[in-house]
Amino acid sequence: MAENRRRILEVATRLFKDKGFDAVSVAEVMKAAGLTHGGFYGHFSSKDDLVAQTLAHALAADSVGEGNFSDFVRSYLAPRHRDNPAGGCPTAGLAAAIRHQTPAAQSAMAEGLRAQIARIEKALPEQGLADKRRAAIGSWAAMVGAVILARAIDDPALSDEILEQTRAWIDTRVS
Amino acid sequence: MAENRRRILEVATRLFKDKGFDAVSVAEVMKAAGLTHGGFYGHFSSKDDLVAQTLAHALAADSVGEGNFSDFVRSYLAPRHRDNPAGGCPTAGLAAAIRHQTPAAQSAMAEGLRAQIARIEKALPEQGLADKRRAAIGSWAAMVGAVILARAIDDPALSDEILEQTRAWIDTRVS
DNA sequence: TGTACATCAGTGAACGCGCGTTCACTGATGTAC
DNA sequence: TGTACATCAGTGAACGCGCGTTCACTGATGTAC
Repeated sequence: MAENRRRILEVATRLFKDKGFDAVSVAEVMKAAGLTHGGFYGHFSSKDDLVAQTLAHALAADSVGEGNFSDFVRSYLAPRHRDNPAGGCPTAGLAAAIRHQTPAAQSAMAEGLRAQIARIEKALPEQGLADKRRAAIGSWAAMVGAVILARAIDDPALSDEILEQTRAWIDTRVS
Repeated sequence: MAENRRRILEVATRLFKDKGFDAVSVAEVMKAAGLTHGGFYGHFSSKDDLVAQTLAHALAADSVGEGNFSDFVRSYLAPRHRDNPAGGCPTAGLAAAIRHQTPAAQSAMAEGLRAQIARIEKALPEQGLADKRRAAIGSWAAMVGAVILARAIDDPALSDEILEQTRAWIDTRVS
């Protein structure tokens, strides 16, 4: 049963990131996990509960950002990441929708955001930054915003430019 | 009839920004405009059509960003703006959801984004910036990202800090 | 000026559909003897 | 080793509900004579 629960959270993470909370039904998640929809309530008390637990699971598993900071920014602001929401960053894919979810989901997001800021602070180069926390928060906001904007438009040239200019803007100020 | 159509777009803009495209029904929009739901299809061909036209309307009306750039950043990254999605920036409120909408909506977003980047380029201070377009795109991504993150969490102190640190990060590099 | 009629924006009941959720049931598993 | 039974994760039909959309109708407006 624990194994099935883990698989439900895994497929829910991908589906929610890909299509959004509202567009994914409980039955769709269960089918993707190889089960039928009726058994869902043996694992979770409601769809809202699944959303909150999936968020906590996805943000905890997201160890992205450790290692060289410039490399992290480059891979984050890459067309490959923009074009793969299902496998990409849960913050970029889900953050804007959390405002409409339960307090439990918002709390999971706050915890995930704290952890991500701390990770970036650690990854920032040692010297040349008066305020690491400021640089961590500013960079992360720009990265998340750029991916969201790049995904929202149907003009590939402008979308590429958003990613590349944001990457350069962050990079020249932080490394 | 043109007057009613304008009012429908007006109330739809506020409702969509406040609650999201999916959570607002056609009947709710029409009721807020003082009409009944049946008449909706005399004005729009579908809810998708309303979404696309509302986006174009909202982004065109959004002349935010003209004037002093630092003042614009300060008011954009203010708690008052974060706490008022219904009356606030349509990009911060809707951009992330546009990925799941029709090509017409994505096209309206691309057009709105182009206009916003151009506005910011104009508003940036004359001297001291090697690449105005890069600063405009980087700043805008950070502003949109910061408001989205600040709205997604239930920790007021961290939310305030996201706004303020992002403001300072942009400000010290652009003015 | 007054009457008959065409127009058409708006009304509201009704539709089919998919959703979240419930619940009586199944059938594999493991324990008791 | 073999049989009876308890457990309980998972099944699938069914529910009530709200949604987007349709459509026959209404009633105010303005034109024709």
